[in-house]
Amino acid sequence: MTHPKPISRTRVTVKDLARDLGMSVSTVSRAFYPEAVIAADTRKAVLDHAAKIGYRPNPFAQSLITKKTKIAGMVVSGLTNPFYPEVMTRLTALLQQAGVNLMLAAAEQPEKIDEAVELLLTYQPDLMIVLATNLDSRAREKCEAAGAPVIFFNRLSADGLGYGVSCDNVEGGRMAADHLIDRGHRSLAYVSAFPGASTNVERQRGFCDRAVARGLPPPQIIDAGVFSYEAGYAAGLRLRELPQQPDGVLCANDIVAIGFIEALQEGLGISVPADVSVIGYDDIAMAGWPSHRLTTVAQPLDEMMAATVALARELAAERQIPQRVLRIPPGPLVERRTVRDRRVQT
Amino acid sequence: MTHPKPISRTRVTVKDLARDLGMSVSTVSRAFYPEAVIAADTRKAVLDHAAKIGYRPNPFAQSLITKKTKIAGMVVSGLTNPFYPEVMTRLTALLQQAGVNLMLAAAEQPEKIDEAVELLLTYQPDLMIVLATNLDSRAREKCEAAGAPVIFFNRLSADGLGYGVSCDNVEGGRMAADHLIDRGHRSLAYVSAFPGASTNVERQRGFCDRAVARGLPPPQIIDAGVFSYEAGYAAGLRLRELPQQPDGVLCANDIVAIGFIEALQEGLGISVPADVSVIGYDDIAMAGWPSHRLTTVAQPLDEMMAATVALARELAAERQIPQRVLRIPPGPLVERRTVRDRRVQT
DNA sequence: CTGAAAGCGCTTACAG
DNA sequence: CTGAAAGCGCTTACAG
Repeated sequence: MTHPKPISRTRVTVKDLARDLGMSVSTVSRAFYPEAVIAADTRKAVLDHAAKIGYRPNPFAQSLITKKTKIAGMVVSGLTNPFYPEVMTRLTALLQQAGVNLMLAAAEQPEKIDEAVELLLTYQPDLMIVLATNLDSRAREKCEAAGAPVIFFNRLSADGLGYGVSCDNVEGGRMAADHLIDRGHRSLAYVSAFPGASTNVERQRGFCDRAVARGLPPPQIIDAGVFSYEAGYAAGLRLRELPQQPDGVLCANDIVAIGFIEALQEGLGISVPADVSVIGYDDIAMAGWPSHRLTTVAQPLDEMMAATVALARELAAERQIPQRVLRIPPGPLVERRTVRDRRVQT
Repeated sequence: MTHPKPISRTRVTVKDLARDLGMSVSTVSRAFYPEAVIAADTRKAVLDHAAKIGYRPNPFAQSLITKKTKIAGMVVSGLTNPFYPEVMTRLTALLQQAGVNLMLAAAEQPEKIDEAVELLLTYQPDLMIVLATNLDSRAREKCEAAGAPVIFFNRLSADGLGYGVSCDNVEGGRMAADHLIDRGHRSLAYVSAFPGASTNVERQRGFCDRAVARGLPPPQIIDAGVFSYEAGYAAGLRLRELPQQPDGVLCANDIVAIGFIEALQEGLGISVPADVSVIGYDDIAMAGWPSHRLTTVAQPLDEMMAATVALARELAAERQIPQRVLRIPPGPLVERRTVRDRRVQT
């Protein structure tokens, strides 16, 4: 029945510092801003004492005045692709090192992401990072209206607006086509995932255009619908519906490829790579597991994350950004066991 | 060269509302607190107009006074277990629905998590939720000193302090032992993961104690070291080092079990379940995939998350919590294809 | 180079 | 039931 619990939330404030050091709070405050005019030894005294008594400026009070929060919003949904959890942790760690904290907006269904974003916006994030999902134009505009530019990571905005960091997926698609064609494949197919995802359409375009450019018939398309194991599996089960069985296929990403291959082997009794070669995209950890050993186009993750952090810092500092979308060349095509060399030996 | 960019961060404030409605800011403010004394129609007028002009109280200004932030810190690391990404998204979504936002503290190595937590603490979270990693006593105390009680999800605190929500892992271990013994297994083994993780030691204890209680020799232990596919795989490769080959094994969790099984089959040529039966723990999505079809003890995820949210709300409201650690009975043992019935047919 | 003052957007005693 | 005032912990013109 006795609710109130005495928690000692007695925070150390500028006043304490000022009192201890016999200075004004203005002076104390200035010590924490490198660009502020203040005597070097005064600053040192403040900083030293602050460290000693464990003082840290209250970011809420700060942002009430500066209008910057050092908060980045991270929008996620679904996460059926194991590619993202790693991105999340690493990006968070990197951004934290740069002094910006991440606040999450999550929803299981992409449709419900909007209200999560709305709630997050309340905290006036300096910017938003969108992962593994999309934000419709209205939501993006709301973010921007609230002073938070949005960065789309990996998957770009459907309407082409907002900032973006992405692998050159068209080139990645071409690499996959070349790899297959160079090894004697003559009948290609592409397993597409979410049609609204830039990653999907770009990979498809690079793959198909290159195939045609090199004299092959346009690759057949199998539509998996979304980026998930289950979707890849279901797509694999429908392989026989194709007018002609392909000998080489590129899947929209690794997790789709893994599901696709299993459906072929367990469901249809079609052997990979003996009967058909399969290439994935991302190079997630699982792709290297003995059970899969998937040949795949690697994503240049380190570069993509570094670019994102750099972009985030520019945006947070409200600098002008010359280029809205950063394209990183795809990582290497990692050869494992799911592609067979079909050239006739001479 | 022209840095300053005119962003219209013109937020709607209480003043705007007060002016529009011809009231004082005090009255306007009260409208947002259900327990405040204010005329019903006054409140309605405020709320209506607020909705119309899109006013939302500034949480920073609020928490400067109330000392509550509606922020929960979420501490993650590693994430080599696919169990956690789902927990993260769903927990975030649930908590957001309850009006609390999640701020992330992440580090790739568990050792580096401390400074991430420190930075997060700056934002005065109402509570902390620890996922997939541990917080040493010092870090936990720092959180509590900053007014943020910490909840350990799934894996409990090593020192037994802090709040916790967890499956009854001892019982889960027993269930696995019973399942194996009931089906004629006579030589058991346990593949352990991180020895500092409560999940690991509890599952091991339940499993081993039950085996002994039912008259079997104590299960042999294979130490995988951590909760990851790679660790499980490496452990599997060492099966032959055991004095006696077991016929039934429980792995610390699913991802370890999956790695373990693959090592047996691909590396050692030992068939699962023909030669040895394997049980996992968690029932992650992957456990149901055709390539694995892992028999496993399911975690009661829904209940665990609901309990966490309830606990978080109590804690955020600074109510007294009678029970520090909540134990949820384990989910059912899901039978798939990795356990064989070894009873002699009669 | 430093300090006194104003103010960010709120909430909460205190009067009335 | 409502309003004027004080204050949360800061930063930032403005004087000096």
